[in-house]
Amino acid sequence: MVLRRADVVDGALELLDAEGLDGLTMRKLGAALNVQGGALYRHFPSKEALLDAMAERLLAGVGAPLPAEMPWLDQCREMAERLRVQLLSRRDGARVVAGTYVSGPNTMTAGGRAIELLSSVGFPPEEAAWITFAFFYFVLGHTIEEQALVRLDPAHGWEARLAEAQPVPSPALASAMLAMAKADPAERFRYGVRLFLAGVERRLEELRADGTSGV
Amino acid sequence: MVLRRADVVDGALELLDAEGLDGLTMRKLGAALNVQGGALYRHFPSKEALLDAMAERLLAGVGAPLPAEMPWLDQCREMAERLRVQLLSRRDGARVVAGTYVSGPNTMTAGGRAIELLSSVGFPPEEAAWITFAFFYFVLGHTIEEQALVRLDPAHGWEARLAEAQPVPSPALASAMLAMAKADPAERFRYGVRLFLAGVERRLEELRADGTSGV
DNA sequence: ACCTGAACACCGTTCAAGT
DNA sequence: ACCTGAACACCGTTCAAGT
Repeated sequence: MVLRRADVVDGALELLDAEGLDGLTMRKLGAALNVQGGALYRHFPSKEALLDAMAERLLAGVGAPLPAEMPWLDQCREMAERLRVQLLSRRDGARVVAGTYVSGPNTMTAGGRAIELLSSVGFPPEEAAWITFAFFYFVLGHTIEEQALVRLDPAHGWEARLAEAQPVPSPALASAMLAMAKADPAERFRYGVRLFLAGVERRLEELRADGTSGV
Repeated sequence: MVLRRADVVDGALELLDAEGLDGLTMRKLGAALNVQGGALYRHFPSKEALLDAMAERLLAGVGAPLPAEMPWLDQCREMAERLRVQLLSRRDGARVVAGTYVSGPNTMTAGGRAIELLSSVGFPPEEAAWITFAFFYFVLGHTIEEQALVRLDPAHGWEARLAEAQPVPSPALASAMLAMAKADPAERFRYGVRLFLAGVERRLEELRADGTSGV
């Protein structure tokens, strides 16, 4: 029973769920696949390359075609939702993706889909790319924090840290941050997406106003 | 010449510049401070605690008072600028901060300042906190990528990865991503900030429209 | 109180040798 | 071609013992 590249990635994602990113080691992964740690270097030149492949796998489906009849802002929301779901699908998934860059087909397809979508409604391709990446940063940052908060001792989580804070925060600040810690992360995410897309919409109106006289 | 907590943080930030986050080890830091690696555990309970203190130090000044006569949107921009500058002030600074949570006075002051600013123009405190964090995620994601790109071989950087991409990206996508890689990161950052703040502004108008009849 | 020296339990990675 | 076994050069962390 030979070990294929894809089997290694499968096993690594399983182990990621079990141990977290910090506990994911080549030796443990080898053991999970009934192989010595060093044997994995027949399939990947380094642990980093394996993590890249894991990140690629995590982004599967994010760039899948969107319903053409859907309004473009909803299509943007849908892509954001998909990306978040995929990043959260594995423990520390967001951190895994954050450590890698461009490369694989899933990543390219997803990025391409977003740039294409924004271009189709009137953004110059370059600006579409800027928007796509800015948006990606928000989603990544949000999901990294989401996954970090899950691992904090729920009782001794954010409330305790706030209580220990120096200087003592104002009551208004304290209650704002507490409310934030208690809020549903999915709702907070959707709020951020809405905010960002409102800015995108406004920018498009601006572009169209400039364009009507110029073109 | 005793070693103080602050001296360890100073040395760690120096070493961070020299070695990067991955090269920052307790043994090397000890050597830089003319001490055994293990001795550092008299000052910090763990490497993680040291990294937290480094993150705290990096955020110094971000929450400093803003000119009262400055329009609030410019104050928001100014805080974003400050945060970016601080994160970029040390090699891998953004990644250091991304690995930590709340806690210290600089962090609290900065967060408090932003929430206070947004509250003062009419956002409910809780919503102000949501906006602050969403914005923080974008800045962090952007600066992490900025610092990662600096370290990529400039010649074999993004262009080469794009050329190797599977499936081959459309010419439009390829040129969009190439233009993006060549663009001034500071300009791209300001663009993202503007986009986000346009959304914030629109949301505030919405709130005020609701409020006039309700209150 | 602060540091040394040495150890413990790990890492990622390499490589001759096996099958 | 793929894997084993063992090694190399490291890690973070602990702790008796020194000063």
